[in-house]
Parts: sequence; C-alpha cells; structure tokens
Amino acid sequence: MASTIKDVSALAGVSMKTVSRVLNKERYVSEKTRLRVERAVAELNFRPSVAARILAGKRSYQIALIYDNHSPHYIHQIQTGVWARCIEEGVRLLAQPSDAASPNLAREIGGLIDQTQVDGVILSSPVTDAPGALEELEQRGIPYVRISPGTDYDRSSSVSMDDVQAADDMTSHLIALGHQRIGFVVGHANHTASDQRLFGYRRALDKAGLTFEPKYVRPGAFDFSSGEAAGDVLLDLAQPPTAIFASNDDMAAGVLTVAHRRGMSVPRDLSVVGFDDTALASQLWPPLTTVRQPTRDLAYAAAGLLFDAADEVVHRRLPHELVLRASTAGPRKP
Amino acid sequence: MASTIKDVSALAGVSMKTVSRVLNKERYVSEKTRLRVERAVAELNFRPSVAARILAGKRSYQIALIYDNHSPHYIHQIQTGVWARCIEEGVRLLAQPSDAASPNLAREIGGLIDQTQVDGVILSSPVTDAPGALEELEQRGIPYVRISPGTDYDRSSSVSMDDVQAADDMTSHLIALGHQRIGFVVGHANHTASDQRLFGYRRALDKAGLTFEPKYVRPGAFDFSSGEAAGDVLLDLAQPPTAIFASNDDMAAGVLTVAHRRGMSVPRDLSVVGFDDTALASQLWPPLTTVRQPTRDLAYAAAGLLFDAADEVVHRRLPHELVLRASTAGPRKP
DNA sequence: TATCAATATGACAACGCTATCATACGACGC
DNA sequence: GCGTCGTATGATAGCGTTGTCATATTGATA
Repeated sequence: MASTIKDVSALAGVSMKTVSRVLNKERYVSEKTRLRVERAVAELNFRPSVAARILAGKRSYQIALIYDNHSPHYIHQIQTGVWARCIEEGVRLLAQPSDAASPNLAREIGGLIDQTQVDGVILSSPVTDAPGALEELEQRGIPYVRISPGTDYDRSSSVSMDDVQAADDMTSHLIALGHQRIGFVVGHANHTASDQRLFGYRRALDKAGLTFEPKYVRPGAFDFSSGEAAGDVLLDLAQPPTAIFASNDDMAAGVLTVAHRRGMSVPRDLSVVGFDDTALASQLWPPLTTVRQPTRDLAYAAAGLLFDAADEVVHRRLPHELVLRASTAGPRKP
Repeated sequence: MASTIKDVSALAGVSMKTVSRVLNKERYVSEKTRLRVERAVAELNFRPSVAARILAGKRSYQIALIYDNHSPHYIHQIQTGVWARCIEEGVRLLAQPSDAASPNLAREIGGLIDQTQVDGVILSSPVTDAPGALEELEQRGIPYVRISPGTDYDRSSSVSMDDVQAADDMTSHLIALGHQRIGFVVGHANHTASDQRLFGYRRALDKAGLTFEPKYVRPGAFDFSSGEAAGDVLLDLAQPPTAIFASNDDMAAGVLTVAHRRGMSVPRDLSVVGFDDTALASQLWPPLTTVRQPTRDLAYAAAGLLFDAADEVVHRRLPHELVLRASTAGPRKP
C-alpha cells in the first residue's frame, strides 16, 4: 500500500540517497533534480517511515512533552502550543502524562527515550523540578526545555512568566482599590509558582506599608475544594478580609462558591481574584478578575527553543496581563 | 548508552531470536531459558527499540487517538481513559488533534499511518463521523474503534452512551418537578449527539403530553457564549420558560450568567440544567444539575475493544446518571 | 528400533531509511 | 594539460528488531 523511498527513486530516476537528500533538505542537490524528486514524492503520496528514519539516522523527528498537572485547561493549552510549533517543524509530538512525585519518574523517562529515541523533551511544571528527571536527561545528552521551572534556573533553557511580579501587580491593584485586609490562598506545595505568587503578594503589601498577617494566608492545592476550605476559614475570621486573592482560578471559584453560600454579594461584600485566566474565569458569576498567564505562548516558545537548540542556555520570559472583570470593587464603607 | 537485544543475548548466552521470543511472550521457550533472559534484561535495563520493532515486525505497539473537540475537559478525560488502558497493554499512545471538517483529514490520517505504522486507531466524536477518515482507515485495513459515533452505527466497533435516553431522563425530571415550559439549547451542528439530545427532549415532552414549541428551542455550539446568546433570547420571550436545558455544561454556564445578569435567582426564578458533568458543573453557582457522561470510562472501554479486536463489530453502551445539584427546583407559583 | 509430532533453539535475511565513502563532472589557476 | 576544488550523485553497509526456515532434542507411538 504505502510507497517507499525506493519507489520514489525509481519513479524519479535517481538513487535512493538523492531522494533522501531532498527529504532532508541537504546541500548539493541540483534544482532540476530536486523538482523531479518532489514531483515523484507528491505523485506517490510518499511519507517517510519514522521507524526507518530513527533506526538509520541520528534524528527521530519526534519530541516528547512530559507533564503532570491536574488542570485540564492548563494541559490543553500547553499541548496546543507545543503542537502548533511541532507542526511547523514537521516533527511528531509524543504527549506523556507522568507523576512528578513518583520515584520511578527517571526510569520512566529513560524508558521513553530508549524506546522512542526522541530528539528532545519539553518538561512542564512541576516535572521541571524533579531532580531525577533532569539528571536522566542530562546523562543521556538529550536536549530539553522547561516551561515555568521553579528551581535550578540556569540548568537548562526555559520559558516562564514572572509570577512574583504578576502577584505583586494583582495585590497592588487590590490595594489601589482601597483594600487593606487581603486574604491569600496559596497554591499546591509541589509547584514553585506557589511560593513565588505568595512572595509577590507579600512584596506588594510591604511596598504599600501594610503589615503582613499570617492569618490571612491559607494553604491550598490548586483545586476547587481547597479554595472552598480556605475561603471558609478566611471568612470566619473576626475581622475577615475584604478581598481574597486565590493563586489560581479553580481555587477562586471555590472562594466564590463559599461567598454565594453565605449570601454575600461579590464584589460588593467581598472582592475575589484568581490567577491564570482559564476559560473558567469568564464563565463564573461574577466573571473573575485574574492574571492572564500566556500558557499557550509559553508552550509554543518552549518548542521553539528546543528546535533552535544552540548549546547555550536561553531563557525567555513572556509578559502577563491583568484581566479586570466584575469580581472586584472597592471595599464596602464600614 | 542504551543496550540492544544483542547485548542481552550475549549476557544470557542465547540467540537474539530467543530473547525476542521471551520479549514477545511467544510459545516454545523453556522456563529455565526465560528466567535467564529476563534476568539479563533486568540487569541491562534493556528496552526494545520501538523503531526496530516496527521496521522488522508486523506490529508497532502504538495506537493513535484522533480527536477534534474544543472542550478541554472532554479531551482530557478521553486521553486519560485511553492512556490508562494503553499502559496496561504496554502500548504507546499517539494523541493527534485534528480538524474533523478539514478536506485534508483523510490525507492527514493516511500520513500518520504511513509514518508511524500504528496498529489501530481510536476516533472520538466528531471525527467518528467524517466519512473520508473512515474510508481511509478501512482501505488500509487498520482496525479502529469509535467513541460516541453518530452515523453508520454498524460500520465499526464503538462505545457510547445513550444520549437520547439521557436527555429524555433529564427532561422528564424537569417535568416531574412541575415545569411545563422548558427551553432547550441545542449543541454544535457537527456533533450527532446534538440531534440525539434534542430528540430525547422532544420524546420526553411527547410522553408527558406537552406540546413541542419550536420557539423554546435555540441553536448553540457547545460553547459558553452561544449559551449566553440562547439564554438571552429565551428569557426575552413574552412567556419565558421556567427551566432551561442546555446540551452541555459550558452552555448551561452561559445561561446561568444571563440569569445572574438579569438579577434572577436560580433555581427560584429559573431552573438550569446541563449535560456532561464536567468539573465546571460543580464549580458554578449554584452547582449545576446535569447528566454525568462516563467519558473516561468510554475511552477506557474503547481502547479495550481495540486490543481485544476480534474481527466482529462490537458495541458497548455505558450507563449515564442524573446528577442532581442545586440549580433545579419546581417553578415559582404564578 | 524406527518414526513422528511437539517442543526448543539458532542462523540469517529483511524491514526502509541514512551515513559513509567513492566517484563523476565541470571550472579554475598555474 | 594537469592537479585541485566545489558540486552533484550513486553504491553499499549498517541501524535493532522480527519473520522464515532449518535444526536439535525430547517423549510417545507403531
């Protein structure tokens, strides 16, 4: 059924090697020959077998995306971004779920590489910070790029946004609206972004001369129910906050639900803000003020860095954006 | 770095072919030899090269999942389900986004197969109903299983839920609560599930002796904003519905937002229900009454059918479930 | 004891491509 | 006219597996 390079070379009247040269855009092929080969390729609808290429050559024309993230929206955007860049490059993408906390992670990655001979790997947070995974890749000399790494910043190329600055911006926005008591829900402990967002919150308070109150900070895990739990605790305080900043949109949705359940009106009685600007943010009521994280673009850029792979370490930082919607207002006059 | 079957055979003191037999669990290998080979494999941490296997053998130990769906939640669940079954089987999964409406779809699928020699394909709706894609697969004799196909039911094995019955159940539930004027938001025209849910809605009205009113039915596209638009039209009617049934959760969220914007209280002034039970449903306010679609299980079962691939066509139908939350109540007394 | 089937193993070609090396062809300078 | 260089092409040997076929060993049966 499927045609091979041999069929193409026969039809074009050249050797297999010449066809191979055309396919790989090597130098030293005359214009005339290239055209003849390309026509034959088109006529036979020929597609080189990835398997044979891997076996014979150095490249596999495949890269892997390794992720462990429980937000479908985030994963989807990451996949879409990397995918788009791979299409441009004519490279196949293997999407690989994993468990960043698993002791087998390094072995799994090793297995993936042995089996598929991928040319490179993209790691998305929090796999970016699994030491075993990085070691494994380095030992094998596989180039890799990290999306939003939290540790060992200079260990590899990476793309990221400025989580500290973004959280600072958002907190400053709330302060500018007049809020003095601002609650904060921290993200999942595995993700370094959680620390950074917390630090940005603190820095903004500090700059504004507001004292940091530990009781206004609650742990969370980036999921809806931890947002609910944190919201309940914060609103039960004797002096509850007038605004709550959740480290992602899912948790902000949890806070919103708690407020609704208590009959509070948002934003009149309480301002709520999130982080990420997932689809969820605009589907809630009221629509959520949040930080737009350029997830898709980060992923696209990460793939770009991998393909350009000079041997040097390159970092690309993409801009975030405050998205002001209807869940924020000034605090109610006492 | 990576070891080959040759290394293993040398260490175990047997021929390459015997190692191959052990790896593929073929018959006619003595217990003693098998153990010796297995020990050598473990010691060298050997992983067979997928590329070489594909090239030499008939199987590629890879299957592809082809999807075109704009709901990240849905895709995520599909991927997770198929993935889980593939792990059990030791088969690699290639996740392949595509465009069901593209005229190139068949060629793209052909290219995928030529390049990767996948052993089988799983199609998720609406790619399930793209005639070109099915033809291409059949011409090449690639086994495939469809998830929730809408047409040509007997053309291939498939897994699905009963969309008609589910929509009927939900509508009947609303009727049982006392609603007589029930709005309906149709899904995307590409998806056959849209038709079926609409039919289920009609069938329930019919059974209850309520007359079908075309003005209570609005088109939609499975996304938030089409839900908003439909909600606005329905609530602007002189005799607005007392309940609105949206064909998925995203559109139901749009309806909820419209209600909130108009200062209506849900469910006191209006009942709203969705379909799918995505994460969104429980994160909205009020939490959404909806139909739980067993997406993950469907995907898992689809992979199972593919691996068991007898040559016969098998259909598996998985049960749905009404999830009653806080967005429904009886209509307000006039 | 000879014959046969069932079991167990190995030698070697083949899969479809790329890498390596060899070769052929002009154009150029001396 | 001869070596030399840059360009263009081909012949052939693998890459790491599995398929095919051949061969060896066993135990049971005639």
